[in-house]
Amino acid sequence: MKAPMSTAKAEDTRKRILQAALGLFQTRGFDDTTMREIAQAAGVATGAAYYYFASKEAMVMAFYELASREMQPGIAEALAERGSLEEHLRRLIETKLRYFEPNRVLLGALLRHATDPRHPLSPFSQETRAIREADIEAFALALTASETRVPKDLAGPLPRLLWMFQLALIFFWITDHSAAQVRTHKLLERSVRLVANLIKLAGLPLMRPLRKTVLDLIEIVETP
Amino acid sequence: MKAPMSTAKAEDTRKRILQAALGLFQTRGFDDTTMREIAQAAGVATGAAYYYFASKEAMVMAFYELASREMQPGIAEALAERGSLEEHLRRLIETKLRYFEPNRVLLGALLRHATDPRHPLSPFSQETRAIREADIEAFALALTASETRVPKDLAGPLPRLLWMFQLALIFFWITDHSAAQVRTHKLLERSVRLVANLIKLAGLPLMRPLRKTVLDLIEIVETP
DNA sequence: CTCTGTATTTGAACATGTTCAAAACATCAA
DNA sequence: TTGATGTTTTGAACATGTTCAAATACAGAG
Repeated sequence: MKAPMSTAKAEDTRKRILQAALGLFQTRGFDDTTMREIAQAAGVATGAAYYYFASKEAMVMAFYELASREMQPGIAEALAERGSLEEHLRRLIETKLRYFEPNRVLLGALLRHATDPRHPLSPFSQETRAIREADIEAFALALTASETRVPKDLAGPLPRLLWMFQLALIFFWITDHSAAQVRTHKLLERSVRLVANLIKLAGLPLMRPLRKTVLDLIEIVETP
Repeated sequence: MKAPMSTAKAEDTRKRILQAALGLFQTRGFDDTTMREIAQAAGVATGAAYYYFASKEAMVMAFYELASREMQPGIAEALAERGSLEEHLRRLIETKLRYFEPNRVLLGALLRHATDPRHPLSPFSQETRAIREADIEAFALALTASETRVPKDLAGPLPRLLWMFQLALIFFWITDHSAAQVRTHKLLERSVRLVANLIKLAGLPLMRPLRKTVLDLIEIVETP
């Protein structure tokens, strides 16, 4: 039931509701914010929220979509400079974390359903496909921008693999309670270096059997 | 609010409630089963369920604990025979899947909160620690039983790593809609072989730098 | 047996995400 | 302006997980 937002006024109402929701989520947390509070803060009736958003969680999704769109220029910029794959990956992921930073904890509410690909809000769902593919494209760009030599057979799945690597990092980040999430940033730095090195290694003739094995596994996982 | 179950009658009531719940979960699914239905099926008032179980999900947890205890002999048996690490791992994980099979989908309800280590039902939570450690112990046993040569520095974290590998497989299994979950079994077979081979490779002198790097990452992740 | 305190059980009340029928509003053709 | 038609808004009603004060059952002391 995506809202049609034909008129400017409707669009405005939608924005007001979303803004009220995000504000409350940030100050009181996702779970402790009620739909009635959101509606009241936006100056509308409870039901209005459901005219524009399918559910409470869909509001977090709307935030995610918004943020994803907004950070596109930042990402393009991060990938524009020359540099190694390691640098590109680190800049790409750091850019994302920076954008999400004010709503770090909130993201956890979204990723609750990560493990169920049937759930509309799962990062693996049909519904989030468009945004996911755009995301993966950024990693493909990081590869070409850094002029990394990638074995032919690995080139196809690699962007998606990097995206999943990033997703894992984001998971860690969300529940990282260290000050300023230093643990995540340390992990990011080291793991990105490892990943970049592994990709280089993967091209060695010696590595061919291992690479084939891994690709075999990937195919099992990705073939529906 | 763990129930004290001092008397045999209370114990019986608890059992009846749990049985009613699991029966309904299996036929109607977790989400479509209401607490009122469960209470009614158990011949008890709605509130009684909460006297014995902290929440609806805690019932799934109770099932998990029960199953874990019941499968101990089966696991011991699977690890008793001689065999390679690959064989031991495969048997160990297959044994678990077999035990969980009738409630495969139900497990999904438990693992919903996997990504939040603060949630009591997360496999990483304080509350599930005892059962998790016992689980990990089984993998330590698989290593010793197969007389696998493991580098000193890897020996400590390895059982936990294998446990996480298994957890990932279980996740895949839960949402595997292929007939009889053939995809999971294929994946299990191949990935276990890969893992066993990687452990062998990890001991080579050539691999020392890579191993150190990985151990470094693990330490960042595991140090709270 | 009766009394007393504890364990168990009850069912109504509560909180909150969600649905829905009706009302209010907007647009535009005649 | 008026009526028709579609869009937006309302607020009560609903479903369901959970809490809680009160009622009941029960074990053991005297």
